[in-house]
Amino acid sequence: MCEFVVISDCKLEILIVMCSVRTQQKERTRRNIINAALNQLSADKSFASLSLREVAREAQIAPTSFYRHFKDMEELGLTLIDECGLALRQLMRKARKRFEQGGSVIVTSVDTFMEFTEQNPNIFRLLFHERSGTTFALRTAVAREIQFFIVELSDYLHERGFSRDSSYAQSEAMVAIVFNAGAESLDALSQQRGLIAKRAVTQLRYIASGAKLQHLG
Amino acid sequence: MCEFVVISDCKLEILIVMCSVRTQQKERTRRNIINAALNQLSADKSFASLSLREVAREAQIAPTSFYRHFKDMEELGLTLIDECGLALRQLMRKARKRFEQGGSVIVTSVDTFMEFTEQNPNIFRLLFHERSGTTFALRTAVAREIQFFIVELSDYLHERGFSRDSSYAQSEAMVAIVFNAGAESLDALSQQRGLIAKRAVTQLRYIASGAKLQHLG
DNA sequence: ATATTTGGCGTACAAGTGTACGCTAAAAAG
DNA sequence: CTTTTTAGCGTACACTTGTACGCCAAATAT
Repeated sequence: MCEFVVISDCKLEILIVMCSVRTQQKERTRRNIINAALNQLSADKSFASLSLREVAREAQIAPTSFYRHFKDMEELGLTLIDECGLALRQLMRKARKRFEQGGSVIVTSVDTFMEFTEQNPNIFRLLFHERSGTTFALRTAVAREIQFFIVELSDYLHERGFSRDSSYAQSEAMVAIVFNAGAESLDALSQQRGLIAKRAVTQLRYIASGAKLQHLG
Repeated sequence: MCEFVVISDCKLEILIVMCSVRTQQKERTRRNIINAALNQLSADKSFASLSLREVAREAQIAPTSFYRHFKDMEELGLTLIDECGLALRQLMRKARKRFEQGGSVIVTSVDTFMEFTEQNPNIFRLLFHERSGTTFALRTAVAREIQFFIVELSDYLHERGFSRDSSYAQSEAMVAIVFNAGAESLDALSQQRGLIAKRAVTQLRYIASGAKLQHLG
């Protein structure tokens, strides 16, 4: 067992632990499991319909070895949601950079988001589906990820003079609409996607100008 | 086998068919199956996680008898969605009557909808969850039910001077927000439900006044 | 050098699944 | 009355699932 001998050696110790053959290998098959799970998600296969054995099979380990990494499928699910949430947040940071160098905030954000759902449909599906899933822990985890968006946007609006309540109401509505558009585009033909995005922009503009009218005169 | 002897006897014939002992009994167990399925839906059990055998057990029939009524679980699912959609549409007709005799359209609609989700959480869950489910046919069926709402509301707005595009964008956004609020309230404490409804009203007002500002001057 | 920890495997089991097949009794048709 | 139709049942089968248990070999600790 590894243990920390001296506090000042902390970083070194961690480094050693990370590089140890065992930990490295363990991390690798952990990733295999995660990737196997993500890989099996599709329009016809939700996380709830994955089985431990299927995942293990694709990860090239024995079913029972799964337990060396996750307590059960729920724990794997939480991990997946964390990862997907992170990916989504990174994306929105990218959007922020994009529109800070000019262009419409709304258009840029919608486009960025729609690009994401188009390129990572299964990740988006996971979040969207488990939001109304049958496992409380997963629902909560997804809600938390979405909350990140709402709060971030809400802060942005608050800085621009809206009250906290109004900022939150606007943000929540906007996020709901963007997610709705994303979901809609999943089953849509690629020709219709542009239309969906355009409509989402219109809808966000309604909210923005409606809120402005009511709260900033 | 029943058959129609003369065209003019059509209605009578149908009446006879409906009252025949067999058809009556068949209809009864069909309802048992449907009710059994609805009964098993809960926060922890989605339609996708129901099994044919479980449903049959609760409906008090042998597993194989299920096939006398539905080709498979998917067909049962479609039936459930039809029923739930119908219930929801009836509800909104009630809302219409309510606000035609005075009161805010938005507040009345939101309140009616939130009442519904509170009193029939499982019906709402079914629609909401299968909207992003793994069965294309079910997703489509739910989308169609939601479309009813959007189109109805859209017509209402079109009559009031908005262009077709603007009406549709507004309606879609409003429905998305109301559904979002409904979903949010499912896991919320009953104390928070009022707040959620109030926020939804605010959000709908933003859309309404934003659209008005941009399209009606 | 010796002892311990641990990631991974194979076996085994009980429980559940969908559904094919053939039978029966009662209702409907002739 | 006789024949046909059919809702429902019981049996049976081939799968799949989660997971308990014990073993092994290699990495790590002592």
